[in-house]
Amino acid sequence: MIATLGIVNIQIMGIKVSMTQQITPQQKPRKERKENADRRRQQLIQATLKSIATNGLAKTTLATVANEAGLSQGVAVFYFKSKTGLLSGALHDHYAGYLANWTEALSKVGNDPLDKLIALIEADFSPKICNPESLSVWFAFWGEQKFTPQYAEVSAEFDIPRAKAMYDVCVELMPDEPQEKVAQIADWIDTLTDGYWQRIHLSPKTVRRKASAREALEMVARLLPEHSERLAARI
Amino acid sequence: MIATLGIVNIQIMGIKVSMTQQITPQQKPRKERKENADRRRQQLIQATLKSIATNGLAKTTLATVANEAGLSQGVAVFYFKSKTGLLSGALHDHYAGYLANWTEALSKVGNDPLDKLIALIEADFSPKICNPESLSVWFAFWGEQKFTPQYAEVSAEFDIPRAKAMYDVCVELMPDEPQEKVAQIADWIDTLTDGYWQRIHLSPKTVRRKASAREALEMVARLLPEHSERLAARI
DNA sequence: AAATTTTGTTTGAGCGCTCAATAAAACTTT
DNA sequence: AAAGTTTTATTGAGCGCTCAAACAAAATTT
Repeated sequence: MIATLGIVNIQIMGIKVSMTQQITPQQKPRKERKENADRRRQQLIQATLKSIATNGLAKTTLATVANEAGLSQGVAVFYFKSKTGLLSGALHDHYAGYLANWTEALSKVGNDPLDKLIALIEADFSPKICNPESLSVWFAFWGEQKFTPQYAEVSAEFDIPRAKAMYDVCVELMPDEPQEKVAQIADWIDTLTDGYWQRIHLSPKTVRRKASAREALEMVARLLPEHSERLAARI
Repeated sequence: MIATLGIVNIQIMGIKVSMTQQITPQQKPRKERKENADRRRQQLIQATLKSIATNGLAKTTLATVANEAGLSQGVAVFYFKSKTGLLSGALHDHYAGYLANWTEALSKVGNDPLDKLIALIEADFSPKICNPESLSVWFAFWGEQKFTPQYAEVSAEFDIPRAKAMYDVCVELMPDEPQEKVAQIADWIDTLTDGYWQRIHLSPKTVRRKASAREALEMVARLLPEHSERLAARI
């Protein structure tokens, strides 16, 4: 009796699709051992991020990743179908860490809008987020984002809620101001942060994390004269 | 009688140097084929920038460049020693265009410091500089900058004079302010511009050139209340 | 000015290599 | 033993780069 369940690779219009195919009526869905699989995936993603940070995206290969993880190349392809899948997974994970950082920072302060604003800003300059390795990863992906739509999708997924959080905090802080003015200020803050990230990435020796955070807060103090005293106390 | 003036190419420590050498007192201008060489180099660099803007840096190969230029791969290696040399040349050329743009903008306005400041800012948002193709090229290189020291050298070569120009203009604008305060404001302006570039690069649909230029100028108006009326008139 | 030599330019085939991906075999867990 | 996991070996495409030879222009000689 031939009762097997095989994995078949088929080429459809140039796109490789892998599907579980039933050879006999009998069903038995192929299941991976989830615990182990998740561990491996995480291990491979961490290795990928490390390789990007130390070798750059251009020189990151399945070999460098596998080597960093202490595994074989084959296992990388086994858990992520392709190199692109692995890289997208790594970018997603990197953004997830960013998201976790600012949401956690928000949750650690009370309901005071100014505290929230400061928390959001300082989260972006925290050592966990704003370090050369982490920034290298982001800029590596952003450099290729226009040519790899998958990266853009991941970016949008995480950037939108983050921008909304900043806007919401600014609304709380300036309840009587017109909506557009508030949006403008929120936008300036995030844009300035992006600029600082770029400068820290390109000139880590001259532009430093802590000084940048301070300068960003000083800028906010100028934008919000009503809160400048409280801000000055925090700077 | 041998009366010629020759152009001699000498290899000094791997760097090609061309110098005019006088063989006898008598002169006879010998143009050689330098004109052709420069034309070819320019042709190849333009093809490289185009390829980076349309294919990305990762998928830019000697083949894509040669194809774009309508030449053979061999000639690309002939004029630039290596692919890296070609890419560095392209980055240098790209920065040279940036330099030419802001210096020209400065030269077109009078001696009024505020006019100069506006000219500097608007130059960074001019269509010639601040368009998706151009930004793609920069971000492509910046993504790899930490792993290709040659790129960093080129960046520094052009970034330093640009930062100095902004600082000098700010000093003229605020002659009585302390130096560090002036430096801080100049820094904020350039950092904000970097941030806008990033946003335009990553979200060209939602973040637009002209609006960003306007917002940048509005921010400057807030930073320089003494000049806000004149700035408002320009916005 | 024609012929010849020298020098600079361009081509295209192809070498050596690296890479992602595949396949098969070996091993581990259930 | 079956299912799941991992390693090892192999494949084939594509890469940067080399090089010999063809070609073109300029310099020199005749």
